[in-house]
Order: sequence, then structure tokens, then C-alpha cells
Amino acid sequence: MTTYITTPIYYVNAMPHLGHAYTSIVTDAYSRYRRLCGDEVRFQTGTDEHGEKIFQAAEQEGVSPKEYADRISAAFRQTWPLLGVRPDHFIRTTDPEHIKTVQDILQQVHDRGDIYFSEYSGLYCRGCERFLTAKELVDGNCPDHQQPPTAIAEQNYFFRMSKYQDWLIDHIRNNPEFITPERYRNEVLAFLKAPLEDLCISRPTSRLTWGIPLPFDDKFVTYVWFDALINYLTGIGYPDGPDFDRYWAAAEHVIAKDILKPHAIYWPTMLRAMGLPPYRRLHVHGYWNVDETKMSKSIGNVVRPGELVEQYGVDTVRYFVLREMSFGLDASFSGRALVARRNSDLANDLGNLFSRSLTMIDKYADGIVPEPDAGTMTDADRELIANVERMVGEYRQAMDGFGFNRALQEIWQVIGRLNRFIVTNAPWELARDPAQKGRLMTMLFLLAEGLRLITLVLQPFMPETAAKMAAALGLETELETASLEKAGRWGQMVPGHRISPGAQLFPRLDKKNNQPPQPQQKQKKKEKEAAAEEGLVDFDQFGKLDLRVAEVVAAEKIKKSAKLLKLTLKAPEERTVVAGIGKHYQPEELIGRQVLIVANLKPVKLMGVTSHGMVLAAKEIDADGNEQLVLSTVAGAIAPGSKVA
RNA sequence: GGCGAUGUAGCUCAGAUGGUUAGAGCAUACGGCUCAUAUCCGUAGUGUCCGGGGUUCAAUUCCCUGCAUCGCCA
Repeated sequence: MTTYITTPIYYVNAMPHLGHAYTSIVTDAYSRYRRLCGDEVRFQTGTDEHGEKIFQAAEQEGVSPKEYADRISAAFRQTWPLLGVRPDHFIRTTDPEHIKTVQDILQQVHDRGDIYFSEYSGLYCRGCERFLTAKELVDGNCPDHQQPPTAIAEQNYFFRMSKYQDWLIDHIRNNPEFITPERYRNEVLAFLKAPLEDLCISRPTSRLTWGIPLPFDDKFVTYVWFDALINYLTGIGYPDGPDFDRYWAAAEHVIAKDILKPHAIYWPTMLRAMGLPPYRRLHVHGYWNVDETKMSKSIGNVVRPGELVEQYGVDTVRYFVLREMSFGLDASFSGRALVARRNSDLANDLGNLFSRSLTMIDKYADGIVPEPDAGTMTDADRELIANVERMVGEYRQAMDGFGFNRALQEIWQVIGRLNRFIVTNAPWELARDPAQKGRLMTMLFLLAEGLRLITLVLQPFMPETAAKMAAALGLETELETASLEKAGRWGQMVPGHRISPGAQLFPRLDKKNNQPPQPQQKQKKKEKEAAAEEGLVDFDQFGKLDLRVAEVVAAEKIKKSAKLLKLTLKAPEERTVVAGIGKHYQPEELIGRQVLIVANLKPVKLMGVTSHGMVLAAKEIDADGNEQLVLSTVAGAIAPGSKVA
């Protein structure tokens, strides 16, 4: 069997965050699982690098779009090893082979008559990079960017998507697994009840140059879909790579729900127009909420995967996201929940089971996996064995259907059973009675064999831990080449080989000392809570604040932010401070004014600008919910840098 | 505005073609063990199964309606 599994190619307008990490971890776990099943697996990820946003971001930094894309793309590429994610291929839409193939495909679809030229007009929002309908506008502005869209009439190329609507509906109806979970399949079918419009696939070079030129008209570049989606083909050598057909027949895509429509509608119709069969399955997952709110850059509660791994370890992070999210639904991320899972599931249940088992084999059987004494087998033993075998079956079924949390629950059910098995057999008592030696060896063997199977099924989720466990059980070579088909059956543990208890798998984490990298929102909330509890601060606490008078030397708006201003202050040294006062003050009116600042606030990066301190202001919210904000200052002029106390 | 989903123990969620005691994990309380990472095992709970109405011998489960949350569409 062959498996070809992909993540989306991530857009390089943002650094990797928890959402990216989840998609990649899921895809990695699945690819490892398929390998365990003996499949030949191709796992692909990459970055999407063209478009207006990238062009602008590069311009703002004063670098070329390619240089900019190189930098962010590298950040993605470097994040995956930290998460134990091991793709076979990392594709970039700026790869020359990709660009060539995209052009070949465009030409081919054009030649077949499925791409045509047409004029249209509409309200275009630069922030969204798309046309808005009149109804979408709020007070004449784009609801997402609070800016008025521009009326544009332009000519562009269109893909005859509508032509394939009926075919697509049939295909989805006839293939229940084509889009899963079912809720998203239903969503797509509901959307397809209305007539499909054709898809605009180009941008004139007068407006956008950072893209792939259309082969039949060099005054245009292709826009997003005929560039990005095609990565799934170019990455495996379309059209004439030796493995293309084999992998493409097995293609499965993993995406988050925000890009459902392109993957469930645009992509299959594009493939149809190209004369290729559609992919086999599309797996759609939900969003991570961070402490009750959607994760978003503007709120600043973005969770950085690298930081999480640094603090908790890669396998704890992988376990948490795979266990906590029911695939397809949204889930909540919080440091509290992560530490709770780590301590109860990983440290107490798994880690402790492993530790106590190995210690006992060491103590009671001289560190050698003992030969079981068949005569001492009990019905309860046989039940335990049946239960483990049943778990492997359930596990496979769950994994095949992307039910990662269910698969983990099955494994943990067995872990609990093994912990109970130890208590009911009380090996420490058996050890005191030489006559019970045979029974003791039997139960220790069962334990070792149970752990071997747990190691095996855990491997796709927690590769590092599985490797440690395998090493301690003396099975490292077996694990590397193991297949579920063979090794997944009970009774493969060979008596007589040496085990070596190592360090703790998962030391318990102290809740107090293990706050996660705190999203800003949460921190504020916590501080508020703490203040509410105590109510008072002592003088020492107050004295830690370095409050000063500062003079505004320069001020400018931070692009893409509604309320952030970048201020250059004299206090008395020059420093940059980002202030959230843009809704109440214009940059020009601030210059020359004296304000109060907290000078020793830990520097923080806001919308790409590092802020060294914060400006104090008073805020009032009236009965109508209107917000008024006034900068605080001193009653008369004083030298910039003067201390306030 | 249209369509759809969800609303179950303090928390996160599972579940029943309508029928006797509605479940799991976490958290809580108590008890037991000592191989183990103050871990493990056992026991104990608690629930107007969102509100209202209807069908029925019987509804948390089916139907209608209201409310709340979320998603898709316009």
C-alpha cells in the first residue's frame, strides 16, 4: 500500500503558530501510523509564497519578496523538527519546477477552453486581497480591515468551474469518505446547492507582480489557486515523475476548516479540468481557541510551538494536541489543561506504569525478561491479553478514520488495566514466597509484553518516548522496523533479553512553576485576578516600577493595526514604544507632547515592532459602551527622563 | 435574513430504534497498598440530560416552539 499525505502549504505572511503545528503534527502522526502499517509513505508540507501581502510585507522591511519569503519559509522548515514532524518533502511555490509545472497546467487548461478572459468590476479590499460584496461592508468599510474598499473594474482570466459542478456533487455523494468529518461534507454539499460561479484566477501585473506569469498572457500573473493547490502535484513529480501515478492515487489532504472551500470545491474541479482523478480523502480539522478566545495576531494570544516544546518537551505537546482535540471540532488550548494532561495521563498513568514495571523486572527477575510459566496463567491473564488485542484493533480503526483522540483513549484504557493488573497480582507479595516464583515470572512477562505493545502503538504519537521505551525494553531495533501486522500481535516479546530502566519518562510538573508561555490576554487577566485578591501593593512593589516623563519625538501608525502607534520617545535616551492609542490620537498631534511611561517594562514585540515600555493613559467607557482615552502627563514642563514617584 | 449543528455531573465530553440504577476522564472526599514519578488501586457521590408545549402507558431520547452558543450561506 501507498500513502500520500499532505499538509497545506503555509502562507508566509505569519510565523508558525499552534494551528500550523497541529495540522503538521496530525499529518506526521498519520504518516508514522501508515508506515507502521507497512505502507510506503510520502509526507509533504511546504510554504505558499506569492501574493500581494507578501510583496507588501517585503516592501515594508525593505527586502525583496523572495528574500522575505526565504526567511519565513525557513522558519517553518526549522519548526517541524522541533515538533518531531518529519516530512519527506518540503515544497515552496517559488521552486522553479513548481513554477514551470503551474505554467504547463495553465496552458493545458487554457488550450482545452476552460480558462477564458472577461471583464468585471467590484469593490476590492487590499487587506483581504479579494472583492467584497456591498452587503459585507460595515459603514462602507471592510469588516476585517476597517478600510474602505476601492472600486475596481478590470479584466481577468477565469476558470470555468461551474462546468464541473454537477460532476462534483455526484462525486461527493458517491464517495462518503471524500470529505470528512461529515459535517464538512454536508457544508460543502449545502454550498453546492446554489449555482457555482467561475473562479477568477489572475491578477494584472499592473497591480501584482509577485506571482507566476500566465504562459498565454504575460500581462497577468496567476492568483492563488492555480499556484498554491498545484503544489500537491508538483511535489510528487507531476506530470512525468516516476512515482507520480502511484502517489497521486493515494492522495490525502489535511487542512483546517478555513480553507475548506478551495480544497473541497476549487481543487477537485481543477483536477477534473486537467484530466486527473480527484484526491482520495480530505480531512478537515477545527480551530484551537486559546483561553476561550480565538487565536489571532491582533489579540496577541498567539502560541508559538517552539516555545511550547522548549518548556514541556515535544511529546507532551504532541500528546496534548492529539488527545485534546476531537478531529474536526474546535478545541481549547490552555497551559492549565496541558499541565493537567501531562501529570495525570503521562506522568501518573504511563510514566509511572513504565517505571514500576521495569523496576520490578530489575528487582525480581534480575533485569531479564522472564520466561512465563504457562501453568500459572489465569483466566484474568487471558482476559487481559484479549483486551490488549482488542485495543490494537480499535486503535487501527480509529487511526484510519483520523480518530486520534479515540485511539489514545483506547491505549490509555489498557494502561489503566495494566496498573490494576499490578495491584491485583501484588508482585511484592509474590516475591516473598519462593513457591510463587513461577506466577511472579508469568505476570512480569505479561507486563513486559503489554508495554511492548503500548510502545508500538504510541510510536506515531510520541516517537521520542516510544524510542526511550523501546530502548529500555531492549527493543530499539525491533521498533524501527516494526509493522503492526506482525508486531501488533500478542506474544512477540522474547524472554531472556535484558531490560535497562532509564530516567523517568515524564517527571511531574509543578503547576505553579509551569505556566505556559503566557498569551498576553491571559496575563492581564491573571494580574487582574491577583490584584483583586490582594487589593493592595506594598511600597517595594511600587518601587520596582520605573515611571518617567518622556517627550514624543516621532509618531507613526503601524500598518495593518487599527490602534497601535509606534512612538519614538526621549526619556532621556531615545526609545521606541508601541502604544494602543491610535483610535484616539493622530500621530501628528502627539509630537512634542510630554507623556508618562513605564520605562522598565519588559520589551515586547507588537505587530513586528519591539516596544520598550508603555505609555500611560486614562480610559473611560460610558453607558453606551463608547470608549474615551486620554493620555496622562505632568502639570508643567519638565526635563524628559525625570522620574515620577 | 436563510440553512445547519450544539446545549448531559464543578470542568471536558460520551450515550440511548423512547422503558427499570444516564456514563467516562479530570477535579473533590474517604479508605487500601508500598513495586513505582507524593505515584497506583478501591469506595463515595452530586445531574429539573437548556426552558416551554405536544404525542405516548412511558420522553432526557420523537415532534413543535422559545432561548443561548457556534458554523456555513446571503
